[in-house]
This record gives sequence, C-alpha cells and structure tokens, in this order.
Amino acid sequence: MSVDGPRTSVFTFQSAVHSHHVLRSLEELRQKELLCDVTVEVEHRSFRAHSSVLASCSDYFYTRLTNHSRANPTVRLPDEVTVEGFEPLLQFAYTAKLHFTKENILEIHRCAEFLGFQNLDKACFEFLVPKFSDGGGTSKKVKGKSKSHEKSQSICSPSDQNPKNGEDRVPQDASTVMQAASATSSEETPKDCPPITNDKEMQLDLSTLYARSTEYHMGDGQDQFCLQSCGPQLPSSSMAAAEACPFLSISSTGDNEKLHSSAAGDILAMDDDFQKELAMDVHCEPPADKDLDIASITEGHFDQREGPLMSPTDGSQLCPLNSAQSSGDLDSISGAPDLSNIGTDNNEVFDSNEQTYSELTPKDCAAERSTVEREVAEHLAKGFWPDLSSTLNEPLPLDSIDQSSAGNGSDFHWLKHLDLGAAPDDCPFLRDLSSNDRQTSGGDSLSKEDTEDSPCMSPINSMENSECESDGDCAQCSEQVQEVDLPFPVEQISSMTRRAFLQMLKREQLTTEQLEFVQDVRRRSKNRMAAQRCRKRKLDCIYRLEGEIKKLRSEKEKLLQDHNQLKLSIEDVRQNLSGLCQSLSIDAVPQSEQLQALARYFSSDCPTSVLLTPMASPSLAGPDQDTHANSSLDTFLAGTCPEGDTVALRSPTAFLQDNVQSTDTDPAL
DNA sequence: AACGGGTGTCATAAG
DNA sequence: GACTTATGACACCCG
Repeated sequence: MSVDGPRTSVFTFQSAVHSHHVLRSLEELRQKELLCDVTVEVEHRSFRAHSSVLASCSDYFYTRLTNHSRANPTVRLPDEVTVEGFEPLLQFAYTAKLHFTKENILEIHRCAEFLGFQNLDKACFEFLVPKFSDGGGTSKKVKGKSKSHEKSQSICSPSDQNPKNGEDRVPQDASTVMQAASATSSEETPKDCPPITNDKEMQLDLSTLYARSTEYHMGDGQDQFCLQSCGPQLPSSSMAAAEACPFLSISSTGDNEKLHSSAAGDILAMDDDFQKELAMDVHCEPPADKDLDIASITEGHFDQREGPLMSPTDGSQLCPLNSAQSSGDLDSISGAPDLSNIGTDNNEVFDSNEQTYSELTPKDCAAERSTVEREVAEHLAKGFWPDLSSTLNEPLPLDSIDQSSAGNGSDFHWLKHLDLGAAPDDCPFLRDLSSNDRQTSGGDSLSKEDTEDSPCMSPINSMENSECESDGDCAQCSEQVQEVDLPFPVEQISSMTRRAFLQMLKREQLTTEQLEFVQDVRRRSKNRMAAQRCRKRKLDCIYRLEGEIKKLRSEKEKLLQDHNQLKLSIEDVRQNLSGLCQSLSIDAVPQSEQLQALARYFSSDCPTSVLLTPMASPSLAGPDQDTHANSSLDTFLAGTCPEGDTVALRSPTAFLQDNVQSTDTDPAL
C-alpha cells in the first residue's frame, strides 16, 4: 500500500560556472602572485602558489602544508621532482588542464605519482604513457607540415601540440599557442576550443568533445593534440562548451526517481516543453532534444528533486567526460551565446541526422579522425562502458558497472549512478565514431539522442517504458513494420519527443502508408502508457483510500473503547451517589418517597456530563448535621457541576420538589 | 464455462 | 487546429 503524501518539489539552482570562475581567479592570482602563501622550490626554480590549491590537488602537498605551522612556508621538493614534470602539474592544479607532450609525459607522470596528484593516474597516464612511450604505437595520422622539432608543450587549450611519431613534430611553443589563442578567442570559451587545422595533419582533438561548441580556433596548420581531462573527478577547468557533456542533460535524479536533474544551466534557454515539465512537476524527463541538451549545458543548473533524488552535483559528476563536473561546473558556457541560439532553432541546426551538430562542428573536425584519436576515444569510453563493442546498443547492467569500476578502484564509483542505457551513444567520444564505424541508420543514433529515457524519468514512466507491448502486439507490430519497411526502429517512435519525431518524419520522407503506421504506433503507444499511468493512479488512490479506511476504523475502535470506559465510570458514579443518598436518608429524611425519587433522578434524569465531572470531595452533611442534609446535597451537586454544565442540571432538591408530595420535609425542600 | 485481473485500444474531454 | 494527457468503456487474454 502506498499512501503518498503531497509531493514537494525542491528546485536547486547550481551555477555551472562558479567553481570555474573561482579556479580561474585563483590562477590569475597566482600569475600575479597575489595571496600566494607558499613557495615551491623545484630544482632551482621557485613557484609561488596557494597552499590550499596545492593541498587540494596533491597528497604530497596536503601532507606537507597541513603539517606546516609556519606562515608562507617554502616547500622544497626533492630531486625526484623536476621542473619539467612539476610545472604542467601546477598548471593543471589551477586550470584542470594538463599540457603535455610525448617527451614530457613520462616526467609528468613520475612527478604526479610522487606528488600524489589526484585524478590523473588512471584517467590519463595509465593509457597515455604506454601509448606514447611505445613510439606512438598505432597508426597515427601523420601528415605534416611541422616547422620545427623543438620541445614544445602541448597546450590542451587553446591550441594543442600534437604528439606525433617523432618526426613531423609540430613546432609550437606554448607561449605561441597562448598568444594565438588569445588573439583568436574570447576570454571564456574560444581559447578552450581546439584549433582546427586546415590541412590533413594529425589532429587528435576528440572533436566530439567540442561538438557543441560553436567557436573553434582556426588553426595555423600545426599539429594539435588535445586530450581534455575526462575523469569524473578532475577539477574544473576553463574548458569551454567543448567540455559540455551531453550527459548533463540526462543526468538526474534520483532517486528516485527522476532527477531529476536536468542540468539546465540557463533556464531561459531551455526548451519550452522542458520548462513546462519543470514547472508542472510532472516528469523529470531529460531534455531529449538536442537543443535541450545544448541548453542544458549552459551555465547553471536547474535541478528538480523529488525524494532522494540525485543532487545536481551528482548529476554533473555523472558525466565521465566532463572534467568540469566534479566541481559542479560547466565551464563554458557562460560565454557561449551561440549555444542558446542553437537551442532556439533546432530545425536549422539539427536538420540532418548524420550531421548532428554539424553546423556546430567544423567539418574538418569530424571528418578526419586518426586511429590514435579513435583509440584514445574508445579507451576513454571503455573506461566508462566496458565491453563497449558488444553492448554498444544495449544498456549495461549496473552489475557490470560495478565490476568494471572495481577494476579501477573507486575511480568510477560514480558510474553506478549513470544511466547506461543511453550512454554509449551519448558519449561524445563515441557518438561520431560510432556513426563512422557502424553502418547504422541515421535514425539509430538520432533516436538514441532523442530518446526520453533517462535516469530522470519518473518511476511511472520508466515502468511504463519498460513494459513492452504484449507479445501479440509485438508480433503484429513487427509484421507491420516489415510491411511498411520503416527505416528506423519502431521502438523509438513512441520514445521520441514530438520535435524529434517530426524531424525524423521530415527527414525520412516516409510514404503515406509508413506515415500512417508510424503515427498510429505513436498514438497507441502514448495512449497505452497513459492508460498505465491512469491505472496506476487508480490503484494508488485505492490504496490510499484503504489506508484512510483503516485509519478511520482504528479511530472508531478507540472511540468505542473510550465510550465503554465512560460507561463504567458512569456506573461507578451512580453507585457512589446511591450510597450517598442512602447515608443521607438515614438521619435526615427517611422518607421512602424521597429516596425513590432520588433514585429515579440519578438513574435517568441527571445529565451524565454532570455526573462525570470529577468528584470533588463534597461537604456532605454528616450524621450529626442532619438538619441540612438536603441543602448539603444541593451544595454537593452544585460543586460537582461545572458552571457551564449546570444548565441541564435539575438538582435533587428541585427534583424532589417536583416529584414528591411531601408535607413534612425540610423547608429547604 | 464462468469469473476476475491485467492490458491494449478507442473515444472523448480537457488543457 | 494539432497535439498530449487523462479517463471511461470495451474487448481480449490468461490463470
């Protein structure tokens, strides 16, 4: 039985840019050497920094600095730590970006291990180090017009060096990159986007990461390599909309149900329907449309909780690909006005399935993917979806997640909260890759993205969606599907949003027969789910009413018990009064008629409310006060009756006067 | 075979 | 006006 109380919706606004701003401000402070309270000496160089930042990123510094009582301490690092390895780590601590090259990755890794830099080992080095240490391994696409081979630091953002196979290295100095970035980008987003090379040089940009960014740096033709940190626990960085993870839009809640939480930063940019849903507190479905996704990654976080829902922070942390989420941030985004524009006209932007986000993604970015890029992407994705190849289209059971995460320690504990049903295709690493690899129809990926299934989904909906049509219906439906030869899975018809549905119809150019069939399927499916919801509500209502009935019955029982108890009390009072009357009759008025009248009085006429009042010790006339026995009885009765209850009281005296014809009684009677 | 529960579908009203 | 949702009514299936 479920007796649901009134639902209370709690909305939480979470800024997606706050922590990023904080981090960036700290970086600015560090560059200006303001408020720096610690000096780190590495080899023969000194770095000013903030102890809190270092301690929060490094176990080593945590230990050293928290045990340091002196103000403005100087931490001299041992010889194991080199400038080459430490400087990128320090940069990482303040920017969440790790700039590395093939040449210094090992050194960075060594220093990171020594210093206990969190969030780097498993998320980055375990794969990258062997990748680069074995000479580049697989077939990197190396074309190049590199200008020099000088040692350079890879700059994730704004432009990134490309670790290539020895030769053809990109001659790019970090400062050069920075300058180029600052020249071509705004403060917020553009500099975080990977440059787009205009030639066929190797470019490991994981373009899907940036697919939603509308701003790209047009590269200078140099090789670029950017591996945005994608660990779930990585600190916020100044990554731009590129880091915006599609999962944010489907992350949720909770528990319950439905998180609930749709990471919709800028509520104003949200889809009207989704805003409506939020306002109505009806569903917690994710913004399934792409424009919603994009809207949802704008700054801020609107979270609707109901019950033990996942917090918006949790939701953001679910994103395995968004390093900004560990701090609850989506960087980006604040400065990406184009994103909101995207959400406003999805027909323009998302007209083509194959070209999902194509308008947003530079063609070069998506078109050319090196094998290394693919490997890195798949590795990173597999880190989150093990056995990806076999289950690309199937939701992974949570058990498998647990197992997979167990292998990586606690690194992926947060995956338990992830809805993996839609995960692989929603993985920005794999979305485009899979579209290249799998010859799936466009509807596949689209519908995956458009599907409304998500952890945010209400229990009702999730239950309903899990309930497939009956076997007969399925068989019949499959036959009809074969007849009409739909170019997309029929299962997705009902799960798509209307907008996506219309887009698909527009795109697929269905015949009249197909159109009718599809619309019929969608209508019946919607109605089926509505009927299920309706029946569930009915049952809930019945259960609730049954609970109320039980409650009322118990109350009735209790009242009956009270009633019986009061009856007993009445009987006691009667007996007491009878005894009292008898004692009075002995000395004062031993007239049988009076006694009988008194007996009648107490047995019938006297209001129980009077008799039930607390029996104050009456000042009854004793045997020696026989002359005023009756008046004492009046006094007693008056004293036992509250003032308000005396209205209905007929005193024994008056009663006797009315009922007893006596001539020899006391004058008081 | 009758019966009750579950479910899908249709029709309709309301938003 | 198209669409979604809720709901009553009906039919069907199944145990």
